[in-house]
Amino acid sequence: MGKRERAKAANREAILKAARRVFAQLGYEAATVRDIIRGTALASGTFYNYFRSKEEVFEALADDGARRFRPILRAARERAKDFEQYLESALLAYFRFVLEENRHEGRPVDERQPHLRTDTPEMTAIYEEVRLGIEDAIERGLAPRLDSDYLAHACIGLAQEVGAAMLRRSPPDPVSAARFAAGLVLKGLPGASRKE
Amino acid sequence: MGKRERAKAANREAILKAARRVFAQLGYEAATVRDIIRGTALASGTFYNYFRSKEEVFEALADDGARRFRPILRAARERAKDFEQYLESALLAYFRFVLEENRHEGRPVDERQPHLRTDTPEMTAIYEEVRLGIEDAIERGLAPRLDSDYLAHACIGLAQEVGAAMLRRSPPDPVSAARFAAGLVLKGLPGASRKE
DNA sequence: GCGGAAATTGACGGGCCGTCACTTTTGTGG
DNA sequence: CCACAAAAGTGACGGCCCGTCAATTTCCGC
Repeated sequence: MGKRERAKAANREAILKAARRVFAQLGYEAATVRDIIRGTALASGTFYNYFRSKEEVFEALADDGARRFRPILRAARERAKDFEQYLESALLAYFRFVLEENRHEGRPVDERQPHLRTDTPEMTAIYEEVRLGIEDAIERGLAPRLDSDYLAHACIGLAQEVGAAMLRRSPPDPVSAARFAAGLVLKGLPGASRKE
Repeated sequence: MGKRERAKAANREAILKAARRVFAQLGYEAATVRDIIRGTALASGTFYNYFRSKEEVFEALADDGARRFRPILRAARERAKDFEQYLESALLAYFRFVLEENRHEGRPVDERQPHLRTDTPEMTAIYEEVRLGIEDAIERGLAPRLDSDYLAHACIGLAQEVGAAMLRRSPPDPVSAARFAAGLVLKGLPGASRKE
């Protein structure tokens, strides 16, 4: 690989790395493009060779996260024998993922990001993956015939909020969060009850 | 009421009104304090007699929404005979509320707001109201003993996402959305199935 | 090496931010 | 009715960030 190409990849990576740090420290809203490039050895103009805006940097970071998470989700879908197992492992994987992604220091989680939008490309991909898992299950007769669009959104919203609630506990426990969420979706309130 | 006091209330209202329009037209991120005051007859400095920032204006708008919605929620709780009824009417009220709040023209809903944060005062109040409803039901033996914190967050996340999905349909149907959501929470997948 | 494409640089015009000295408006007591 | 102080409004200002771009440096192919 030529020097040119290597430098380009390194610069891009440097910007993303600095952005992660800056978002965590200042919060997404307060952060500026200047803050980010000051966290690198690059000049201000160079930033714009790589990204058009702070928003685009955030999207790249989110894309990155989604790109790492989607295969996990897909694997869960392919590995699962039934819908119950799929849901449980998918939710557990998600809660472990968010826990891992937030092991860093800095501002409260809620301020690091513009709250998760559902309409960015990478979120759409996750949504599609979830809906696919649901339709799969319906076709195979493992789940009742229902509105897979609503259900996918319901699962995502539920997972996001329960995940955030989990992060606020100490220690956060992905296993019990997943048990709760999966139980709720599968059997409703009775399924979400505390097993004591 | 003196002229002074009246003008103050009117100015504040003018700013909020302009902000609503500007957020809807330009999207929250793109909107600036200047855009907002340009939408009023006031001078730029005057803005800062009323709010410290764009964020604070948004919070005032959100507060406003929460203040109008919370009583509805509370009424649903007090009126309901059992938990099932409470959930259904609360969800239906919420979906009707978001539908009503988004009857205006402008940018896609997702861009009007920094995605709803769970940690602002007014959202905390809503959360508390929801959790209270749940604990109420548990105490009265209408719902099984479960993690009311997780359940409250789960319901809120679920409602938010299903609500957003509903808005994207034409025509949006709060009744079927509420039936879906309530069925899901109460009985899990079987409860969310399409009744055809 | 050498010539040109590609990438980097930082200064620049433009806009928004929040402040503040100044003006205008309002309420009050004589 | 007026004078006067307090309250509110005004818009110009210094400071910062934005995105651009002409000049410069770095790299690659010949």
